[in-house]
Amino acid sequence: MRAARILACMPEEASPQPQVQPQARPAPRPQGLHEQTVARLNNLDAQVAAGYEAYPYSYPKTHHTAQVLGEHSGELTPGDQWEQEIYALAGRVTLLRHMGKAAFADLNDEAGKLQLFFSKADTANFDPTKKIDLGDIIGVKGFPFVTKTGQLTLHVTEWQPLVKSLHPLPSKFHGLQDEELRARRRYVDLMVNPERREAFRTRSRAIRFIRNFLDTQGFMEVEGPTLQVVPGGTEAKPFQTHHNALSHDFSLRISLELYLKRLLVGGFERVYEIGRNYRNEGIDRTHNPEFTMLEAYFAYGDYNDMMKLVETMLNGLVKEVTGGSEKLVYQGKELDFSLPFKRLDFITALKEQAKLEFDPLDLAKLREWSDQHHPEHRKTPDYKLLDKLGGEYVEPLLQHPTFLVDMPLVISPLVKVHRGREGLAERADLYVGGFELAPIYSELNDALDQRARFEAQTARRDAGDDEAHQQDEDFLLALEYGMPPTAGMGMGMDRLAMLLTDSDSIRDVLLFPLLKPEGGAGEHVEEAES
RNA sequence: GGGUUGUUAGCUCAGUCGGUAGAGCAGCUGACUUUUAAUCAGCGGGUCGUAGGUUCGAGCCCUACACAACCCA
Repeated sequence: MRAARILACMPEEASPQPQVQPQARPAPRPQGLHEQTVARLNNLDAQVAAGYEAYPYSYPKTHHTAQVLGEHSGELTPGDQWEQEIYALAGRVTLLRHMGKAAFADLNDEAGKLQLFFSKADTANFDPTKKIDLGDIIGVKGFPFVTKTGQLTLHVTEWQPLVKSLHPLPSKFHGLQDEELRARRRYVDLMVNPERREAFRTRSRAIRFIRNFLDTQGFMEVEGPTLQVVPGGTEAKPFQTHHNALSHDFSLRISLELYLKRLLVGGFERVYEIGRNYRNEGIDRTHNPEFTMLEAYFAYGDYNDMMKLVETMLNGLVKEVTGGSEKLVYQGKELDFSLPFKRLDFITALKEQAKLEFDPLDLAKLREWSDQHHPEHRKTPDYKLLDKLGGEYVEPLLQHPTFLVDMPLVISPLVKVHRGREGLAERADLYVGGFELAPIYSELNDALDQRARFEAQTARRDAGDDEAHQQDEDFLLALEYGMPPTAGMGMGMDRLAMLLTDSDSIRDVLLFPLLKPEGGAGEHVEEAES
């Protein structure tokens, strides 16, 4: 799809330019510039002296590099040339080899890379090409030919600088290695690392697929509020902020759930939101304080129905991203997304894996056993113990997509009690590659039960657990009007992107992960000038 | 929160026993009309993360701090 994009709408000639332009010459230079920046500004001055505009307003680009390559993808015979095929390309110069009266360059654009050939004999304004710096963006016009080593190359007949890059590119051989700089100056990372660009393209494609899929299933995309009085829907510490005109404190949302459920009360039967959540917690390989969630709810279904929807969606997504395969390689392991996904009973799995000789739901016995075998969990409250032990004994085994079905009620305060098994909730967590990707629920719609559960949470909160749910009276009022039986799910889009791009860190799938600011304001100024 | 490692030129990295700063790429000057990380000759470029301390002398040793990467909770 990338190669097929043709900029046919662009005019062949640039629109008429006024005679005198304020941008024709570069702005005055500040003091104290770095040697390499000065050299580049000097080169820019030389290009302006040769008659070029310093910062032109547009360029009539007709193609991408990949399209030129695509047109001549067959056998290439050295010496072939197609003088009637004129292409106008634009992009960043990443390599430049001058040889007296000729020069070769690599031109990078969004879709790929193409070699350029300049010649004193038939390239207009050849001499100013010596003032091109690596990293500059230029526009070129020319025809394709094949070099004597068999490489398709654009023979440039006309060219012009489009913008001067004032900083040198990272090492052309090693690229940008420093993990911090790659995240902090993502634009440089993207510039020199095409694989990185590809990963973000995959992420975008995945989210678009999900939108299309849900739309065809009759869902409506909605947007809930990110500023909330009572941040709810999960257990997490919120970010606090303040609205001046209302003179009231608000929190940034930690989940999408409670507002989507209000919409089901209101009569929308199938809704979803793909949106940013904010949790005031630590940063590690799988956590960033702001991250993107998908939550989807549909009326008149339960968690079994939602499992079917989710596995169908992910199966289609994997086929879309891999180009037809149901298998995905993640961190060296091949994961099988063929239907149906495996269902594994949580309590049975925990009992087997931990070799328990009693019902794990007997919390007194579990506590006794845990204190004996896992003294490190002595401080873990009873209601979190099942979850902890599950995380240790069961979750790492779940590499292929697996629904861990019927989870403990105590960790699921917004979920219906299991219709047949005491102590459990109708909750199924989808695990892929050893980590939780998507919890799925039969949503609690008994308003009185919900109130009781909130009150239990409040008790925990009063006991010092500041991650426990806060009671949301407005949400309870909505439930009291009646929410239909509802199936719900949430899915971390960042973790999904990690799976699809074989990334081992969330930072690799976030364009701009949260980082500590570098130094103070003074250092920033110095930074910008260096 | 804890541990380990790191921070030296624009980038990637060396730096011996504590003796006063190095390479490749990038930059500048020159040569070169089919190169592929072009090549060749010459030249410039450093607050060694920050602040203290030890020492005749610190990139190196000590302390604190900042930032980061990895691991653990």
